[in-house]
Amino acid sequence: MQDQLWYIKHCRLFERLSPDELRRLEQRARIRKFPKNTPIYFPNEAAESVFLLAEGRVKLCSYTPDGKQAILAFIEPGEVFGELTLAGEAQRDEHAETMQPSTVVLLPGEVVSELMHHSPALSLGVTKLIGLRRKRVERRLKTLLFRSNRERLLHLFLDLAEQYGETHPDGVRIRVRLSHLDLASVIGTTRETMTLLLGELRTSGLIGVERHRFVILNLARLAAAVGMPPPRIADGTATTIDPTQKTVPVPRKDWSF
Amino acid sequence: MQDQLWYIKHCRLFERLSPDELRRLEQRARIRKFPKNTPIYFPNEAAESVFLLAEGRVKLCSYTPDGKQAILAFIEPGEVFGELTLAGEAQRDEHAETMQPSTVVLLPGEVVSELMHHSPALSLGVTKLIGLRRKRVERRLKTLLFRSNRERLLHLFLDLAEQYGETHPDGVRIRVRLSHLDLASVIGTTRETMTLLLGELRTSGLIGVERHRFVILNLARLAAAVGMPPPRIADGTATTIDPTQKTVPVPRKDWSF
DNA sequence: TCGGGAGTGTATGCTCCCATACAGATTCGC
DNA sequence: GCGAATCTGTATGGGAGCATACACTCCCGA
Repeated sequence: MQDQLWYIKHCRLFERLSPDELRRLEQRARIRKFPKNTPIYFPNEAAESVFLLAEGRVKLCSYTPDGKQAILAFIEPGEVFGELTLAGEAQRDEHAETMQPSTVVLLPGEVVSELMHHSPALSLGVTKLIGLRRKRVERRLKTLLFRSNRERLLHLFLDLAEQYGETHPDGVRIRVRLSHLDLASVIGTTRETMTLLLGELRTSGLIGVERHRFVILNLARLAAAVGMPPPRIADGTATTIDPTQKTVPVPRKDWSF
Repeated sequence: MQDQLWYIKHCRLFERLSPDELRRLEQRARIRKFPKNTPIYFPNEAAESVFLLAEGRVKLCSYTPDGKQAILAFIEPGEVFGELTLAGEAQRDEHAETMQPSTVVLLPGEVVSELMHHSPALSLGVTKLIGLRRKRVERRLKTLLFRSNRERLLHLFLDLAEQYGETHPDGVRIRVRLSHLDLASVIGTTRETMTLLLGELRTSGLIGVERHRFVILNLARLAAAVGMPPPRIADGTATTIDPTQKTVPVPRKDWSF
């Protein structure tokens, strides 16, 4: 695969690197393909690399002793994951698994760290990335404590709209395909309860449900129901980075780190 | 107060700065005292400064619409907070409040950012700090999803032992004073349920309870009960930074960032 | 194309935990 | 030192949500 340079060059995080630095990074990079539903790394594994998702979809998750899956985050093409390596993390403490057949670029942590040492811009970019995600987790923590499953789900839809929302004739459509079980695994409830809750929201006209697809029919009302301001919809439609057509992916709200 | 230089110099995060850089930082720093139970900053406030807690204790928290308090973190002397300013955070999104009469050093974000630009070591230190705390929040998220209040509390005690534990004739003592309401606000339950749970743990011989003080009588058994390895006890006893006696505070596990 | 697995819809008893209420104990502020 | 506020302990009804069970649909892969 010769395209790994292309993927790296078009990642916002590495944009400010000089051609020379890019080449150094590219030389040490490796590209790998993973089938659907396949682990990329495990907890307690040495955190040696940083990952850049080129194609497909990945989830970061962990498992409870009785086998339930807690989803920490979804990763889309153009996004970096496993970046805590750069903050001195020695071992992973979550699972990374593909949800679709995926292509991943592996960047050795030491190489990126070395580049950060000489590039304040890259260094700041990494700090911002880690900080942005921390903020996201903290916000999620707040929306879980003391809240009923119904409220949790409403908050989740707000987050999904902000991160993956696109405009749609009926309202705001969530760009990613998610099963009831997926949603349940994000807010920490059971699949059955999720089905029930989704039924309620549909009946009350807040959302439209097709198989694996959700449309928020009235974002303002949904936001008001949990006392939050409605989020902005960034509306990045094309997300797949496709080197054959050499289009720059539309930057999304989080800058496609 | 002329001692702010002393506080800054003895904070692990700024240790690697040159005398000249330290002086520049010190010149722009301001020191403030806050009484007990007093807000330091609010959500939506402009995130202009980074804070260094010199004395006292601070909690970071947010409130649900019905007035319940969710505690995100406790801050001890020698620790930095509000550091997301350095990752480009524009506005706070949590409350910071004193739990004890406290002394705080305010460092303008722009000054620290400027220093980071020229000091890779400081830059890395900030990234590690933000990353460490992110890891902590993510771990907490995992221990909240799908778990009963009892399990949440056991996990909480493990965390407390790791962060604030000190050896004690009967086991591991939690160094900080916490009310039942405080604990409830961390795991997202009610004060009454917390009282009940603590009673159960005491009866089953896992913990010893005095007013506001907790001793874990059998850390290994407690850890085993939730399927975790028992944490290491770092045992940093003296935590107050007292410029009058000019002692370096004992470094704790998290390096007293 | 056909079979199996994954996803969805629905019902039911039961358990955990919340809301509410109240009383005694302790500590803090004045 | 005294009153008030906070903290702790306990009881009770009711409700949210879990575990379990089962039928049906849709999709994917062989």
